[in-house]
Amino acid sequence: MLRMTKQADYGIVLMTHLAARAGRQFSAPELAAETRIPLPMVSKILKLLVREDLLVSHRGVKGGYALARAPRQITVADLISALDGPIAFTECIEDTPGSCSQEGICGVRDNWQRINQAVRHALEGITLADLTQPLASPLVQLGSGRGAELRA
Amino acid sequence: MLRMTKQADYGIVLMTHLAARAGRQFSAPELAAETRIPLPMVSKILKLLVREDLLVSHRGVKGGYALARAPRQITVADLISALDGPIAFTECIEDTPGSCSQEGICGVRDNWQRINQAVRHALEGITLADLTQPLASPLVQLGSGRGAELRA
DNA sequence: CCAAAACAGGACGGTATTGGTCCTGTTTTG
DNA sequence: CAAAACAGGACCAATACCGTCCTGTTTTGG
Repeated sequence: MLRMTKQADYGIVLMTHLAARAGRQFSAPELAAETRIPLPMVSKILKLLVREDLLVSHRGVKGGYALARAPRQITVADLISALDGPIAFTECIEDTPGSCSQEGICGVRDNWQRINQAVRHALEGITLADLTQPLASPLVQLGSGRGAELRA
Repeated sequence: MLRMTKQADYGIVLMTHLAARAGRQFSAPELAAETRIPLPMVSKILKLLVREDLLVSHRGVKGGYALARAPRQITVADLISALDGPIAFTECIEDTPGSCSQEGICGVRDNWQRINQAVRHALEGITLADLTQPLASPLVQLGSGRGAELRA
């Protein structure tokens, strides 16, 4: 179905929530309550985001999580790759050179990168700051970016 | 891992193959041999593409498949939605209004559409014609430039 | 100094989707 | 009328994902 996992989905909701109230620190239970996402999931996701340096955490009774950078410095691409792994639509990533049965003949392989880049680029163009803005801003064109230039 | 299914993957390979030799007609066994994709899969995929009007088929002994339109008129988005269903990263498609537990509070929902559109738009910008071209179109530079800027 | 609250880091199972095969038609060529 | 190829499903095995739980470790406050 070509959709991202629920982890990333939830992750974006949580981060957007944090971005909208930036500065403050939120505990996992707090966030779970406010977003209606099951606590264990919230916990799991936040831990991952800390490991990827997108959140900072404070332990202890009054502990919690806060954004590691300004909302404008965190892209949707960052979140998705942190939670779902590298953004690679195709399996055709040339790490393991024997993995592709096509090898010599394929001829599409270079173009695979084109697709991956297009998507990655689209997702890099959307920041948390964008997601906290109510609606319909001129930023949208920026986000889709590449296409504009294509058609222009 | 945020990747498309193998069906779509294979589908793009097959269609690119056809686009590169446009005009001619290919049988499923032929395509299977040339792309090294297992025949049953090839068959299954081509049938789906016919149903979505991206291919036309001829039955009978000398039957086969051919593109339904010019390569430039078929986008990667077309292929993916034909094989993997509608391009919707999030489950948050408002067909069924009760499906989202957030409903009132969410506040991200509008922005979901923003992400979906960005990706859809990126994929609509790539046609089969692009994929048959060897390499290095103006698209590529754009991709690298922007990511660097964001991380800096 | 100890108890409670919160983060850290895994392990674990049920479920749904996907990848892939196969089978039974129907159409066309020669 | 036989063979080759498309049409349209049903079907199973493997995988990945969703969600939970358990056992630490750190910090606050009485």
